[in-house]
This record gives sequence, structure tokens and C-alpha cells, in this order.
Amino acid sequence: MPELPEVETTRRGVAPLVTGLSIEQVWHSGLNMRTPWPENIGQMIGTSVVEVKRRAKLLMLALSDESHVMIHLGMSGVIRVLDHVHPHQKHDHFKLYLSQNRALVLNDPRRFGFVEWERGDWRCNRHIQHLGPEPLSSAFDGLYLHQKAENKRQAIKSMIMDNQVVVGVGNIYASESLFLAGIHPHRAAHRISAQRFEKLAEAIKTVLSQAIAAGGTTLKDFKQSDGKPGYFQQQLMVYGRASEPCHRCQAKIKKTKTGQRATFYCPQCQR
DNA sequence: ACATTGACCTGGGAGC
DNA sequence: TGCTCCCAGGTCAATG
Repeated sequence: MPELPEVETTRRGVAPLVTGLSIEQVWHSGLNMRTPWPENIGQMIGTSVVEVKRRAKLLMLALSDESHVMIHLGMSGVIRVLDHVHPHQKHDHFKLYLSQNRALVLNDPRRFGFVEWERGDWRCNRHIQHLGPEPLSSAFDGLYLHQKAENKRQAIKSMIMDNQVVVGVGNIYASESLFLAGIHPHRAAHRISAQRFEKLAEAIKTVLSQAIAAGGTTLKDFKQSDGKPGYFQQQLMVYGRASEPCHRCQAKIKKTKTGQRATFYCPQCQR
């Protein structure tokens, strides 16, 4: 479910509720997630949460003993901060019992997410190391994209969803950004001009920023950490709007596939 | 090196 | 009501 805006929304909701609190107990379901549960997880008891960071779609809890908890929400993960005594929900897989009667709870029906815990520099984590730049950083711009596209014959949509190129752009915001930039999702990446890459980089920044400001997109079940849905779905221009009129030109929005993923675009506005 | 495909999971909705 | 099929916000190993 979550792309960068949903993970950032989660981080902003969770961080003020858990930062500074100490870990009193840890629990996990033991069911297979994308990666194995960390061993000796009980050793984090007694440490405290120093900071909650985000890199790409990963959440990272920095702990006071220089270790860190790395959480990925996969497709269906949701994190909430509840009381110690709360009803156990189906698909709850990880719970951190903290001081002040708080509990951080990860619920993930599809179990594409994971929780890892390790010591040392979090930037050396294997999931972090080979990632491209953050889309909202200054390292990401049209020139960078243009250079990355050299020799790439793949569809531009696939390219911007590649975490080695840029992180955090998932299936919803890829379609939305390409609409805003006026680029057809299947255009071969190396055939796009520098000027249009400028536009695309700007579009990605705009779409992601606006989605963060709206608290993310709730298609069916994404919840902010306070339980409210995100509101960006009200601003979606193409995603999920197959055969509805384009908000800009009234042409019918088309649905197609890029790789195995659904893609939405306006055949008039996007070339 | 690059690009595409299948696999990992559960649940919800459509169609019969 | 119940069955089957398809679809879903992400990644990554295997394959061509």
C-alpha cells in the first residue's frame, strides 16, 4: 500500500509518540515476512527510541545502544501507536511495548513487509546501500534523470519506479507524475529530451509533496497513525480513473499495463 | 549491462 | 450463498 508519502505520513505520526520512550517488551508473530525475524530481538529491551527516520519506503527506529530497527510496510503494512492493553488484531505481526503505556503495532495482512534489527551504521543496511536518491532532495533533478536514461530503452514508467534510479515512486505516483509532466508512460526512456526530464523531475517532486501534505492516499485501507485516512485520492488525476474524463481535456483516461502493473494515462495529454 | 517475468502472501470484489 | 478468478500501494531472484 504505501509509497513514499504514506511512509512519510506514518513517520510523522509515529515519531512524536515514541521518541524518547524506552522499550519494555517486544513481541512478533513468528510468521514468515519478506525476510526472517531477527534473532535475539529481546536484547533491545531496556534501550530507548532516539529517533524515527525514513529512507525510501523504509522506516528506521534509532535506538539508544546504537542499534536500529528497520521496518518495511510492503504492500499492506500499517503502523499504529496504541495502549499496552489493546485488542489484538488479525495480522498484527510486531509489537513494541514502550514506556508511558504506549505500544507500536505493525499490522500487515500480506506479509510483504519486514522487521529487521541490527547494530552499526544504518546506512550500511543491505536494503539501503544501493538505493537511488530521495526524490525530494536536491540530488534528484532533470539532469540526473536524463543521464540515468542514457541507453535505457525501457518504458519511462518502469524507470522511475526503479529504486536504483530514484526511491519512493510507486505505482500510483508514477502514473500521476507522468500525467503532470505530459509524458506517455510507455515512452522509451532514452528518447525523452532533457527539457522534458526537467518537467518530469519537477512533477515527481510536486506530486509527492502534495500527497504528503494530504496525509497520503487511501485507496482501500491505508490509515495515518491516528487512524484517519489520507486524502490525496481526491486529487488523483489518472490513477484508478479508467474511462473517466481527463480533468484537463475531457478525453477518456486509459488503463494499460506496464510490466505487470496497472498504468493509467490520458491519451491526449501524454505523448 | 539491461529488461522482463514470476514468486512471495492474504483479502476483497466481480461474475457466475 | 458459494465458488472461482482476478486484482491490489513492493521488491528481488531468476531468466532471457
